[in-house]
Amino acid sequence: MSKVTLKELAKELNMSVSTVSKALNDSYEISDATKKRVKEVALKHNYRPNALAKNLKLGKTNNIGVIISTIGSPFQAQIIEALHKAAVRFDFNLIMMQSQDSEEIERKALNTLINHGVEGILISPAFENSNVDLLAHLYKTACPIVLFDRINYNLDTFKVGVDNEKSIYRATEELIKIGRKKIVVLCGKNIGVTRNRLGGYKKALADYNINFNPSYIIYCNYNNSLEGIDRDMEHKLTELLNTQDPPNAILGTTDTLTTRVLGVLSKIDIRVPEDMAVIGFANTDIANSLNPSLSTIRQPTFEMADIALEKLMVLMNSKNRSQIEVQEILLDSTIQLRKSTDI
Amino acid sequence: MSKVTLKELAKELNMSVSTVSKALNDSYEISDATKKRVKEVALKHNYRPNALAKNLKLGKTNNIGVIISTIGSPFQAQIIEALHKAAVRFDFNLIMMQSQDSEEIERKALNTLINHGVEGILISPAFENSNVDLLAHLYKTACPIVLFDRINYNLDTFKVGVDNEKSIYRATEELIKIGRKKIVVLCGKNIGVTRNRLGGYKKALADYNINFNPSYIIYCNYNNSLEGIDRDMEHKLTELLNTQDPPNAILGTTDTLTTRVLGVLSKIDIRVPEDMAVIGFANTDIANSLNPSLSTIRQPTFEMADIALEKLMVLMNSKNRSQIEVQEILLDSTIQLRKSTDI
DNA sequence: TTGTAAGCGTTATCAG
DNA sequence: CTGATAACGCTTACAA
Repeated sequence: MSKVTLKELAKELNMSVSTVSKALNDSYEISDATKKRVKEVALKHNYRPNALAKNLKLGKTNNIGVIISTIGSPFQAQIIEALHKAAVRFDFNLIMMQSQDSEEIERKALNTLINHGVEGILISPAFENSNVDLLAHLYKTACPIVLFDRINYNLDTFKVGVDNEKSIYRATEELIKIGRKKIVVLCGKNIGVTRNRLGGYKKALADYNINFNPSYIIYCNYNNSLEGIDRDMEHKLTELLNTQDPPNAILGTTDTLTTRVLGVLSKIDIRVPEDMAVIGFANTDIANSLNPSLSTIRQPTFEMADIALEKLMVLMNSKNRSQIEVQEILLDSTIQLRKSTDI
Repeated sequence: MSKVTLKELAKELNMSVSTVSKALNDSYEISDATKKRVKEVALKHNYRPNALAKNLKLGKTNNIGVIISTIGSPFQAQIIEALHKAAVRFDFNLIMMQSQDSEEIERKALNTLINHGVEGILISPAFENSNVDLLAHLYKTACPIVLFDRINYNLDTFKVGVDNEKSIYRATEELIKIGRKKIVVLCGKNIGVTRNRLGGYKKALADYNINFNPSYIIYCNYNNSLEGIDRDMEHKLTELLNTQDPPNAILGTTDTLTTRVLGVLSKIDIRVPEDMAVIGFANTDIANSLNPSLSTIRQPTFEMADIALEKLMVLMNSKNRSQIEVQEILLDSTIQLRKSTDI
């Protein structure tokens, strides 16, 4: 906390607090001479206005809250980086919370944010409709909320995400075109976007007259450590490979699953792409250096963050939130084909 | 911002503001019956105390600031994740700033944090002694500061980092042991830790009676895009490979450089590890899936974050900061040998 | 051009 | 056990 206050400056200057305040804020009411004197003394004492008092007075905190599942994943870290840059541009601070995919932790995070007076919340929910009642209530009573990334959520506000159905459709199509029709899909459990992503997959299969095989959908347990996910994938993939209809392609629906599966396949001696083509959602910059280089569906993180924040600003700046027509904004992802699908 | 205030609750309850306040805070002075009534009404109106007013009154914000260069790199994202978890444990909020390795942006970030009343700052400086005067001044006048990761910095406070000299010594030793003595070191420009890391490298060479070749130290321009770094590395490596004394090993001193160089080498048709062994600092979980799998020096991000925050708390909780004996805490990294050094 | 005073929403002191 | 009042540091009518 800063030490020297307006009052103390005023005493030293033999002026009133209000004069000092106005001088520092360059009020038109104050003479240049006074302003100069005041500013010199303020500088000398390294005066810093107490943001708390100022915000209390003005009724605003300049804080916005972000809730995301984990910061430490490349995809989410990119979003946070972009959100932060955007927030700074708008002169807002970012208070960051991670839900760790838990509704309980998410609830606490929301309460913390509200208690600390954030003026808006950006959230990528723990899972589909997690804390939906609370969020709806906060939206009405506390502050505007914008959903990003995980937008399969029953709240009537701006949602900014990726057109998952389309993305996965195109990835599936890509696999089909290179002759791989037995396509396993790796899904995270409880992840709201899964449904859309699966939709695109099924649609592509249907359009190309390929039967949908439900056993090709693998739900990976996401609450464990990375090693746990690896073991889970290994177990389930091995099982599938021993059936009469072993798959010849894998589609990953999350960053983690997509990158981890390469290691798993290598461990169980499945060659990529010869035995198994692999493509998946991933935003890591080193897909290029993966073994083999990984074909990826890349989500536009920066664009997503920018738009999400911009829409939040729209809501925050409007007096009549209910009058604003909210939209669901779906961004296009880009597919980058590399060695893992090159047969 | 929340709407209903103590005053309004008091009016509805026909009590005084202070009674309501005390009741909500479970003061011993208030009867259970009153507490019950008050709490019911508060709940009904979804009363949330205004953190601003409370903090202003109590003179504390419960915010701590973190400054880091970029959030979007795996290593730094891991630190932020860990710091955040630790902060939540201590019931503090994290306000996050990124300096983007710029002294100017860092300065602004510091001012923003101070203006918003953070009670402590954790910083991994933009570069060696960036804003050192400002930081020293803030430490005296505003709030405690703890340095982490980039701790080669002239400020007398707690510093929590990795024993870089030792780490790089061991990595260099590893390369020497597999017969690779012409070792290029990839350094980031302006990165404070570089000096220590180079120290370990030179010491290992000396201990094994190998001549130090200054041209093997490559400084990569870090301000550019990833592609810029790639081009820079490609250019400088190609040059070196065409000399009479082409290198046969590479040591990366940062996450980015280490992972990117694999792509660069593949582009200029240098085989790893046959032509060039590679090892480097990297905390990404997918080193295992890299092409080839990458031998890495892993820094203990979680431990570092925990200790940094703990030390900050020590400073924050003490009335006599000058009396506390500060330490420089050096954590050990772990070396994980994989294919890129397996010859 | 400058000063006085009220008030933002709390908590704390002290009196009843 | 409850209430009136001051105070935190700042901004802003309004008064001088």
